[in-house]
Amino acid sequence: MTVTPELTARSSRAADIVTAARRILEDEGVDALTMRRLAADVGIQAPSLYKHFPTKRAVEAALIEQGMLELGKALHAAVDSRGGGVRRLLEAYRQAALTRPALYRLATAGPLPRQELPPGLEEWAGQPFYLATGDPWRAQALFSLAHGMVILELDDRFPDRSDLGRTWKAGAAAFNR
Amino acid sequence: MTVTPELTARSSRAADIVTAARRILEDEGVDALTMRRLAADVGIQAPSLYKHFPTKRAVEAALIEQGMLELGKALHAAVDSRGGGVRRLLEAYRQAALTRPALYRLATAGPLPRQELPPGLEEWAGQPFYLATGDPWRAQALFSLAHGMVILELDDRFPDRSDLGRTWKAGAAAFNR
DNA sequence: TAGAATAGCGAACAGCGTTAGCCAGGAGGA
DNA sequence: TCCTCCTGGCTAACGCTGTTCGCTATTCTA
Repeated sequence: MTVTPELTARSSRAADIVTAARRILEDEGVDALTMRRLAADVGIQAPSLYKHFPTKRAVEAALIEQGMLELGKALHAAVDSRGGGVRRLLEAYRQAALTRPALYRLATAGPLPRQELPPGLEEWAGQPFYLATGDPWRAQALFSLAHGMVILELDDRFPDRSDLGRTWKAGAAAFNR
Repeated sequence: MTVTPELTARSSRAADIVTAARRILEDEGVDALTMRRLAADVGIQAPSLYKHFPTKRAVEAALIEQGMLELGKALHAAVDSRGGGVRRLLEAYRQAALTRPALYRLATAGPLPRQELPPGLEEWAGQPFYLATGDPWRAQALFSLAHGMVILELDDRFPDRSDLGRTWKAGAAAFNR
């Protein structure tokens, strides 16, 4: 049993930057998150951001860390509240992702900057899938299903947006032994 | 039973551009596909591309069309060659995606420019999932599983890259009634 | 043969991430 | 008290991106 990871400690200025970045990301989407815009929200000039973060990617890594931590907490809560429950786990996954779509996409789409993330965070966030299936390969497959459904929903790839609840139910049913 | 869609007809110059774009995309990845680079490969200047395509997105839409058509063909072939076969379908999906990773990602990640795509193409490409499951919701869930596994594999999100075959088997097993 | 459409071109614009060089203020030590 | 060094700002600028503008040469049509 791994212990809940903690957020990386940062100087107050750096913390301000991450907070502002998150607000921009969630309120206006990933395209709005530019270094100049971020700097303006903090009240400085863009080049000054580089006194606190080496690259834009490093700022994003801080956001990814937040996203994975929060998603992981939601999943652990769903599974801890009395074992198994594939259905429960999927519901928690979907809800956590859809309430912060831009953050979810940033944290799960594209390659991970693993070096800039706290070690163990990724594994800890994925653990609930193992707890719900009891098998590492079924766990990975279930995670794939969850991510696939969420990302396709976020990207509006399903023909009828109306009945996605039934799609999720069908997915959960497939993984109920 | 829908009929196989055909590629949108284009002027020879436009076809040259799409061909060059595809070569750049597959050989050097999505970041290498810039309008200046594309123009250079065709032997013209970047602004001249806009005599043939209104935006870069339109060039990408032409590539997406190719990607969906080829993926669809592979899936239909896997299902037609004697019914059902969730396992067969997933294997065909994985292989088609991994042999053209950049094209697959372009065609399936992010929102679709549906207006610039031939009507019916998307539905036709997804049909094999219905043929393999016999149920629209199970079909969508199975598609989600396939896409999730592929995109996570492409993005190197799984801890152990070694045994992904077992993950795919576990996924197929879950959907074998 | 005149006119229009086509498809090239170079110059330029705004926005992006990022680098370089400069400078004010504060902290620590002699 | 003075000197030095570090921190965190600043402006200017670079190279890149997609894209627009205005011009021109060729080709097709009436």
